[in-house]
Amino acid sequence: MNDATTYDPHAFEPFAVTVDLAVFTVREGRLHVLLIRRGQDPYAGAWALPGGFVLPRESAESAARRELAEETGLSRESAAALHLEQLRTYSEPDRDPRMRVVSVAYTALVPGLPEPRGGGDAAHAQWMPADGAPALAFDHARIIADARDRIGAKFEYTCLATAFCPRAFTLGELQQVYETVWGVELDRPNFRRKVLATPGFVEPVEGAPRRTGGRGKPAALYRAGTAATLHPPLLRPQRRF
Amino acid sequence: MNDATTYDPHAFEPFAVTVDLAVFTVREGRLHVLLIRRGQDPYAGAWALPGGFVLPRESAESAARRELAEETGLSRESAAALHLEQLRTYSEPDRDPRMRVVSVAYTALVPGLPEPRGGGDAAHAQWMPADGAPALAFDHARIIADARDRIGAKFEYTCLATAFCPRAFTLGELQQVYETVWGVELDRPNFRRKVLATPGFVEPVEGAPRRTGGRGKPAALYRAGTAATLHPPLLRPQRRF
DNA sequence: CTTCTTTATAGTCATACTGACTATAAAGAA
DNA sequence: TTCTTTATAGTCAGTATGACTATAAAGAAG
Repeated sequence: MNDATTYDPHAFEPFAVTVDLAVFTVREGRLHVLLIRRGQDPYAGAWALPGGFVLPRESAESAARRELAEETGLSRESAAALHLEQLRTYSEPDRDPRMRVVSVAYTALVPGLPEPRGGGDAAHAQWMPADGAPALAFDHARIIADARDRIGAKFEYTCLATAFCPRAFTLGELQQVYETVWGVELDRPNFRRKVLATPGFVEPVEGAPRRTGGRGKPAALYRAGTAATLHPPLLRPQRRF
Repeated sequence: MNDATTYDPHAFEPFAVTVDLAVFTVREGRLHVLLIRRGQDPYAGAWALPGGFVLPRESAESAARRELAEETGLSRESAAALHLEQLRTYSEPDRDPRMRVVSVAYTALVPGLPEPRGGGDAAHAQWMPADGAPALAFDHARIIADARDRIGAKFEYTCLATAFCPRAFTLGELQQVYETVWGVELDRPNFRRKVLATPGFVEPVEGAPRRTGGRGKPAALYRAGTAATLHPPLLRPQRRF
């Protein structure tokens, strides 16, 4: 950046800067990602991550929130409250066949299923299973893979998993979130012991326990606690070899 | 990115895309960061991170390696071999007073002291203590702070600390790297036990032990092992409260 | 050439944490 | 009722960790 004064902003083919959003939810024990169907070339008809251009007076994070609201029909307030995390920036020269596009990718985790009602821009926002996903436009498959890696790693030492849960949830639901993201089964009593022993991870909610739709003993309800990190961490079972 | 075909690349004031490099080393028990002195406005005379513009046909990571070689006199081979990690991207609209600049920040850790011999571009590359550092240009103080947080966190669950050490090192030196980055003192026997018990963290080097410059019993030499991550992690001592 | 100081390295021991279980409770379903 | 399912309590052994103690091997001080 030191020689910027010698640089004429109009001299080169300019860079475009975009944001891409990898928004995840857990539905029916499977990880889903929010995708839109592209209307235009390139990759017309293909599925892609929501996203768009960063405007001249806007930060990448603001752009991410704006695009998310526009493309999924989320209210501005919801979009502003959402836990958004910058993932990384993708800058390979040919990642977009039309022009030089550098994209800042963000990740968000949302609870349950606020069924996206695509407003205007892309009325085709839809949750798709993150595993059996179709071919994606650009390098978006790579972005999703990177996001999943990051989320799985963060689950070990942060309270992030509660972002996938509704306001009040059972420990069984929280465990299912972990199992879905990590793709492993966890021992129920041990998971429970660990979560409850970690100060600030969850807090009990007063009021009647709820049933999980029917079967089994009703479970107690909890809400997310105030802690952000887990100490000591909740490590994935090691793949021994 | 879905509506890119409706976007005229020349219609707006274009974005410039730069890289900034936070390169760290440990010297005399203190964390140092590589800085250059700016020759031009804005912030003429101020210290700043090395970095520069991403060229039209180059990825951000390539740009980072190229700028590092240019501004520090590192050979291309050394720059190519360096452990570079993307930190995050800074995109606040007014972070550069001249124009819209989006910067992708990278972090690198280097061993010992390959005293930077600034070649051409910025002959003023210099190691500065990361703590008592002077005021920095742009948002570079923020970048350094973010990089330090990231490095400290990664030390807990990766073998990254060996990147600060020369090819062969003693466990005492490795421990000092941890202590410097974390800013805490560690118990020597416990540190040793943990490092040696973690498979792939370090490997013994045959040949004579070396003295650490004089005092004390000569220490055995080790080199970095093949593992990338630590299982279980090596956690910082908890600040109990 | 002792004695001191420094650093490396080998242990010990109690506690914390984890993985693998067993047992019991409370619901709906058969 | 009995079966199945889920929640929750508890046990027990193995591992990891924090706080130490002890010994070895160097240079420095006298």
